[in-house]
Amino acid sequence: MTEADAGISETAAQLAAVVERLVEVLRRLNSRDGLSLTAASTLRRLDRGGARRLTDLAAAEGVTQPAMTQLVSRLEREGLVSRGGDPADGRVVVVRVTAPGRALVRRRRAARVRALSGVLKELPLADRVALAAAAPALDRLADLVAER
Amino acid sequence: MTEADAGISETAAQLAAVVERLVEVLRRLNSRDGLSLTAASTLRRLDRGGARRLTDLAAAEGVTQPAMTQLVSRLEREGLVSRGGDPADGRVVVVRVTAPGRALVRRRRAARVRALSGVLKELPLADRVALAAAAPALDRLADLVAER
DNA sequence: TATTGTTATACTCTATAACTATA
DNA sequence: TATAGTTATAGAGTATAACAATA
Repeated sequence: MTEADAGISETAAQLAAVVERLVEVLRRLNSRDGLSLTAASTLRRLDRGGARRLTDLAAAEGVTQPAMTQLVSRLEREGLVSRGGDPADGRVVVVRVTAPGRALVRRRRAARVRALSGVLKELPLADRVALAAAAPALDRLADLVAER
Repeated sequence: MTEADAGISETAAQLAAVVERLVEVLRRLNSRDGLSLTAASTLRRLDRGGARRLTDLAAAEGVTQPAMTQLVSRLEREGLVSRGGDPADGRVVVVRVTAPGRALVRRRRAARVRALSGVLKELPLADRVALAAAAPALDRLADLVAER
């Protein structure tokens, strides 16, 4: 085993433990704010990418078509998205985020950044520097995991 | 606004976006392996800390007592934990992880480390260095968030 | 009376299978 | 026949309220 391999295994073990903790923490923060992970992700996707067909949404979020039908129904009932038809194809349902939906996405994002800012302030400067330096690497890590 | 404050806000925004992506990725990896976040966390806790009373488990995992009763029943049905009594207090239920439960915890941990190692290998060295350097900071970040 | 745990009930979220409507 | 979406049904996972048993 080379030096580089040893470094990778150690880093992997450290990161796995850290990710485990972060997920546990996030599970609890998330459970109390009324929007499931998939619901929040779907709203963000519609906000970022515009209107989408229900089938496309289901595929993009990695859930089945019936699950997306139900999720869209719940979001519609809460006024966060709207259903529309496609004039060119009578079978299609086009989903759009509403103004209140967009507002919710923005509110949640701002709240997350605010909460994270508050926590970062309590960390030593060296930690904040390390985190800032690692953010792009974490993003590329997410790219690679998402590819699989 | 000082330089340091600006750095915190930027880092917070970057990290919030990264965390959002990581959670989305983890949601999908998790949904296909048959054990909920709470179930996995409960097994790990029992593996790490030994037998616990049902009420303690519920508090530690941040769920209600009835929810933990159900979770323990499901885990018991699958042979991953066992229920026992406390001779000193007839009301108490003591939960223990079984040998198959421990084996599952180890298998899942090894699989996570293996998967993460595979991904890290594809990242440039500079990214791996940045991630290794940030791991302790992420752990302290988790400490602070967990406190709240 | 207080604590420990379970049962009853309801809602979200997910899946698969069966169905309807359109192409 | 194939595709888009819904409905039917079932199970995990969560909560609150009501209950039983023990301290």
